Amino acid sequence: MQESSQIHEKIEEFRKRIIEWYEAWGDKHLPWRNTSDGWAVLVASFLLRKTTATQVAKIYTEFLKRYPSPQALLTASEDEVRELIRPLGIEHQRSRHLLELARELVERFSGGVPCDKDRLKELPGVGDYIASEVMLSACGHPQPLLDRNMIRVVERVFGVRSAKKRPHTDRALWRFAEMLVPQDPEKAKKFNFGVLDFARKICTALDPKCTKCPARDLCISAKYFK
DNA sequence: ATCCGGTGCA
DNA sequence: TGCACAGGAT
Repeated sequence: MQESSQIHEKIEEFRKRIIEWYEAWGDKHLPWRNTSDGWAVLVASFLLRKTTATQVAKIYTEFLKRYPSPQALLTASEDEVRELIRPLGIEHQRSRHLLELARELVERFSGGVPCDKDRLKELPGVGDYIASEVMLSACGHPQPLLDRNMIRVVERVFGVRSAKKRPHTDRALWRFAEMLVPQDPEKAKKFNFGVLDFARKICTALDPKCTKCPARDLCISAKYFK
């Protein structure tokens, strides 16, 4: 009972620290964070896969300008799409997936994007993470963005280590992450985006900047770093 | 379990 | 020069 209330206190405090940090230091201006358009969110997710946000920011606006809808993308050739996203890498696979996605959206949803996690996951190139991002950003439905960043933060701060080789497929880790996300949709976004930025700038994979960490006193692993 | 991949940073 | 990057498909 006492342990349970302590963990909830810690979670509440962690949320507060992350959201405050995000307000002060986060990249709130990133274009895909200021839209609730499902297509725009999906495009961002596909481009961001295994790719840094800074790189994606360079071509994202141009991509949406050329292809503002799934229908618009279908009028393009795969070569044309591949050329645009080449600087991001994985361009062959990604251009193919983007076109397949657009085709499915047009055929099955008249070019719209469903606010249903299971249906989203049936779309080509959409797994747990991207489905969650659409639900969070386009549908106002709080979900964790459990990517490599959040996994790293959760493992370090709360000491929950996944036994799985690929933690992003770990159901237990997803459930823990779901517990962290605030129920209020706006706070949920700030928290998730905050964790991503915090992970990228402070809680880095190599050489984390613990001296600048807003949650150092809450972190189980801080003592292992300098 | 493996692959995709160019870019940016230490 | 090596490593990590808003994962998912095969």
